[in-house]
Amino acid sequence: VRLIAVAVPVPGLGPLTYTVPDGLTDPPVGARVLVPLGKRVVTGVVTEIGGPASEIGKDLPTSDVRASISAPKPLIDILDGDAFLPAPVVQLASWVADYYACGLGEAIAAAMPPRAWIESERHARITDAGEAWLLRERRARRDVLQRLSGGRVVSVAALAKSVTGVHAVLASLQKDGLVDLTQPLKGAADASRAVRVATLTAQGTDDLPEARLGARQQQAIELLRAAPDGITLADFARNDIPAESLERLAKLGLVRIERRRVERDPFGASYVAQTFRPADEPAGETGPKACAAYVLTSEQQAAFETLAARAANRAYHAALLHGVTGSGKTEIYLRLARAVREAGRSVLLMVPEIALTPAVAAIFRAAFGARVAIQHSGLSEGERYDQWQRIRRGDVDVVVGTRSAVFTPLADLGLIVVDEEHDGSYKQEESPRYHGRDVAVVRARAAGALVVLGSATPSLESYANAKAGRYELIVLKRRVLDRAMADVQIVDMRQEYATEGPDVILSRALRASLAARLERGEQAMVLLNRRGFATVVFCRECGETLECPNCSVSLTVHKAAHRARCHYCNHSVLLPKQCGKCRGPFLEQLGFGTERIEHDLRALFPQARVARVDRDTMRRRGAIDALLATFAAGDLDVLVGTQMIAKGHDFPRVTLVGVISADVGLGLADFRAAERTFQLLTQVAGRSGRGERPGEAIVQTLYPNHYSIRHACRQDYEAFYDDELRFRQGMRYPPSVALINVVVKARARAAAMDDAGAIADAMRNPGGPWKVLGPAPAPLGRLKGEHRAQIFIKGTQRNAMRKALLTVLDGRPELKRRTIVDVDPMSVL
DNA sequence: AGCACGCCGACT
DNA sequence: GTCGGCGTGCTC
Repeated sequence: VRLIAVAVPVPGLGPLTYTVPDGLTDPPVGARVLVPLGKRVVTGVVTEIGGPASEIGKDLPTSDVRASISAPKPLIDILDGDAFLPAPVVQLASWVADYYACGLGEAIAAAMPPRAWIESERHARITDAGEAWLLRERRARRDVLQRLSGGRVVSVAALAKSVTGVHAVLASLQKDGLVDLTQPLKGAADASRAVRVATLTAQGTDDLPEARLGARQQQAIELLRAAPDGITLADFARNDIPAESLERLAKLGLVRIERRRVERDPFGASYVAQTFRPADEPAGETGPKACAAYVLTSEQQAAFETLAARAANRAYHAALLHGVTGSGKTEIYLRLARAVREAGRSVLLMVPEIALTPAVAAIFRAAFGARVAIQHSGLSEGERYDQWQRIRRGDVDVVVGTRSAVFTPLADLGLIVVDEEHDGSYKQEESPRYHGRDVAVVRARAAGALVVLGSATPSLESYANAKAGRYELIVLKRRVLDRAMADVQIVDMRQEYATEGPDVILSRALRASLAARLERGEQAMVLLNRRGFATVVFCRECGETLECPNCSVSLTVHKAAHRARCHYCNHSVLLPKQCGKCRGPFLEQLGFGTERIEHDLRALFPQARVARVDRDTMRRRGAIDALLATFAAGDLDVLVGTQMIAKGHDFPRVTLVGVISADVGLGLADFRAAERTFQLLTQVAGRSGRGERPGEAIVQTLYPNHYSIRHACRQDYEAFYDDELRFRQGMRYPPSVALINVVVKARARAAAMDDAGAIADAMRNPGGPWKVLGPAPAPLGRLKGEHRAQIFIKGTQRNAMRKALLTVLDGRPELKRRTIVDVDPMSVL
């Protein structure tokens, strides 16, 4: 018997073994197969192939009892003759499943394009006997038969929503021959989009029986004469020529209508490319075309030459490119990409969030044209599917994408660039909880490629790796055109409160600077990393605060919506007029967010054109692009926003950046709080003064002496790294140790603590080369109605820690499904 | 995940 | 007495 290992879409489950039935040839690794799984038929991906002599069956049940009930089943069908996922991507996904302790199917799913999974859907239909017998039945059996009466085919899933326990009822009805159950597959193996295109036939070109044609039809012929490639019926419809006109012409033999496969082009409607200059390119140049003429600084040139030499070796090499904001990293990426492409290998450029950093994507698109594909979550399913297919076919040799693009099916990768490698969005906060940057390094190693991690504020992990010699460190100390860094002024808000009163939000210094900018017609950005109008609603009579019923946080006031909303589960209530507890009418709002800043700025500067960018105002797709384009064009004076405005774009007219509460986040019980604050402040200060005029930044804080704020204001990365590393070593946090965070969810607080405690105990006894901390209630002790407790496992041997943890969890299957395992967590909230 | 089994509280 | 809630187990 020939056996294969298959990854199936089941959380936490390893590969399953199936047999290949006689008459089918072995599918290759990476091919999709349809396999039976319990009562269902699902799509799986072949991860290993082997004959009876191979090791492949070693995970099969060994005990006689188990073997008798679950011998390998034969697969049902093979969907792809060739590998759907390239074998190296299957290997990479296997590594992810292992390292991040998730199911193989989850890791494989992360590498798959949308619409690639086909599953069976269970359908039920009443039989003639069922119709005849209906009235003699009672209760649930009658209810189900009644719903099926009339002969329509109904999906069991839909039925299950309105009838509980429908599965058992259907099974018994089927046994009695009253219903038929079928399992048709839903979805198609190929999710391409086809359009109908009309072209002229030879007859239509030459002899026209003009007299017999209507005006619309004649117009259609005219249009087609000018378009030898044809015109889609949708385009005709837009010009008021209905499809029927073309169909009639086709009947006359004048026009041919064919179905053509088309690509959904994510660049189609993008105006980003024309609007923005790349963040790292100097003002004065006008877009990607200028690249050829652009002369590298000596620093850039040296960095480029070093990296190009590494790429030419065609062997794994990792480099950390530490360049201050505005030092021209993008230009180096671009030239490296060009060199690697010319050497015949392909290039992957990873960016944190394309919606926020369109410039880098745009410059690559401009430089490499149709050989570039783009992959990110902002695309529609269809667009993503088509882009993925282009890459898989080899029509593309440069891919620009977000973290999931690390699994892109490019062949023969020669270069992976991870831009802004420190960015938290590279870490996926749901299973598989992988870090795109770290997976990129693993992929580069397997592919024999150069991987370049770029940042102005490298993560502690990457910088430590560079210092340890695992990555080559390349530094760009100077900005292009020798432009000065922004002048940063710290405002101590404790002093401001002492002289201006406790309600002050915008300091005197910031107000004065804003007024000066408005007078001079320059632009300003104001950053506060917190949404909403007020952070707390508080009763002055009884002290009660308005809290989320599902989560352990207070509700944030959103004034425009007249609601108070939870930022974790989105629960919201109308703003109350009186206290829910004592009925007192004296409700006070404390704290502030971006909505309040916008409100205050409008009041303070009524003539200024102010706009706000945060998740509340930018819900629509493309809204942020449009607003940032307006700002770039100079049609706004002040942009208020959360960290969404801190990244990517380059606005040369901005000469002032104000940071309202630089210490938001420092209060959080998260070991990365200082690092995140340093990164945000450095990035935002880098936003100011990117044009001809020098920039200024004003940073308001309650902790002017905190090292993350002090070093960010001086843009002194080295000093920050030293202080932060000392803190991490003292507290035994990454990168000085490996960390695994285990969160257990339960309905009751005590149950969560007990269950987490059981895991902690099992990890301590007999223990190993690691330390276990906890259990403790998670910082967000209650989230979406569930209580959460967590433990930390710290040590230097990540593999041993993970293996021991999985052994513990496998012994408690009922606990495992309520447990989140986060290896190398970004955030421990 | 999805499906089934099995065991306790509220209805005919 | 049955119905149906969800806690637990399993998927080659």
